[in-house]
Amino acid sequence: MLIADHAQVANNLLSELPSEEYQLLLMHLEPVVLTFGEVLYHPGKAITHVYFPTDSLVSLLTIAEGHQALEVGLVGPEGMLGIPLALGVTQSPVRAMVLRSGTALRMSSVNFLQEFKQNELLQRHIYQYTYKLMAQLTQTAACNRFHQVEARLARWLLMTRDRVRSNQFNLTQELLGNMLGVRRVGVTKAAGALRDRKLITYNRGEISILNGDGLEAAACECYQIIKHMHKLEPP
Amino acid sequence: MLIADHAQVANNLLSELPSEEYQLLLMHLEPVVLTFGEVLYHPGKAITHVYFPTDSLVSLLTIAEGHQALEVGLVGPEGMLGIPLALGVTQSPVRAMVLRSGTALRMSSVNFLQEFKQNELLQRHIYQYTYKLMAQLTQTAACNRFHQVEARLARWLLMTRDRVRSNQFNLTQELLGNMLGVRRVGVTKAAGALRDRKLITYNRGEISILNGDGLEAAACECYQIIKHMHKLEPP
DNA sequence: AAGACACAGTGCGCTAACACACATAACTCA
DNA sequence: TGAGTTATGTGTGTTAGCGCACTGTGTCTT
Repeated sequence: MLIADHAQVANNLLSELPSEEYQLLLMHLEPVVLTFGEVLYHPGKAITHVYFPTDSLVSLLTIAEGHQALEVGLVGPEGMLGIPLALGVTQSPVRAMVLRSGTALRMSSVNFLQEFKQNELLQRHIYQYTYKLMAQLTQTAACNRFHQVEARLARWLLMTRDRVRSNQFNLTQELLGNMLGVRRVGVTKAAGALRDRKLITYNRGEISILNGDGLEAAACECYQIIKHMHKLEPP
Repeated sequence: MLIADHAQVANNLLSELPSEEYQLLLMHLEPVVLTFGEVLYHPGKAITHVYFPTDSLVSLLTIAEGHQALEVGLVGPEGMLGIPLALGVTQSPVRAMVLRSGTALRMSSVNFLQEFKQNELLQRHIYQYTYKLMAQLTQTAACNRFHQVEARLARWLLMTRDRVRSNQFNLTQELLGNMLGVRRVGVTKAAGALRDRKLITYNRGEISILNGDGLEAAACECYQIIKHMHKLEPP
């Protein structure tokens, strides 16, 4: 029964822990609902809580001088928010914004630091996730530099699908432009091309993937690379 | 006398340690000369040693599918190479290439892991540097996406100057193109513009900064942002 | 039913950077 | 001294994405 509960956690970082360890953590974990558009962290500001998404999706964004945003990372049930705490820093370098409403487990920074210090297994998992996040950052950097909007959009849709575990989700082209670091019109054009090829369909912010394989073919190889990385063998 | 020695280490991560701790580490640290062009890490391959540059400079590069490279980080005496080990991963996600010949202190991965596990202060420093490196990654990502070649080139030259602590260094435009993720010709044009404005001068791979202030004005604000970050207060 | 609003589509001129190709210029070494 | 190599400069045409401005078209509100 404990195990059943445990399986329902649906956050990988937590569900990989042995049941007893998880039970201990649970005392400080609080289930919360994250709603679309909510900003969990502001760049340069203190991190008050860490979050373990269970079925929500959060975007990590840098904001360039103007007010053009660019996504550098995407965090769903495979990860967590608040990595800087594990590195001994209390402020966030990025904006963290909720892209898809859903649930998460959260813990205050104070409690997290205390648990983290004592729980070696948790440390192992989180540090390894930190590595993956860094690798994702570098891959995204190259992708944003070299690949065309259409391929990046395809990659992004696939990554989102994998994390929300659904072929359908809500997002306006305006928002997508912020993720990809292009104008809304650029998204309109790229999305139109994908739609013409019957790979996706969309309507007023509701996007559906019609042909996942086709979309993979349209995406840059960054998609596969990031996907593989998340299957990294523990050392 | 120990303190004098200690000050000469000239790698910040090490020199910030108390003398006794440093002496302990020194037993496993081996001074090496890194020569220009040397590749310390290959993407996906095992990390055999960690390096603490003292007066050398190393570039972290991702390689996109074609064979276009892109720099995501720059490591000099303010940092170290081999961060993945601190995160429990033994392979490097990037290529690490020596940009400026010089000295470094190195340690085998095995020894490093052993020392690292026991030395809490070292952990603190290294994790904090990891944070800075992540922040640098995200900043670079946005910079590479939004800013023009000329501004990026100026930023790059300034960052290099700060790390090699000299206004003069060697690098061909071909190499610079790899750092910035543009063609060699793009560098020629941007560098020509900076030269016309008497901010720099160069000749067959030998670059000199003539007017640092002017160059700062020509650079994007990313330069200041990354510079500030490295003065981050310990938590 | 009428307006207000949010989302998506289109058109036009512009520019940074690209691809490709060729031209110097300097340095190296036989 | 001359041939090969490395580093840099130039030139032409192309293109992806930009800025800006305007047009549908559903949806929500009152």
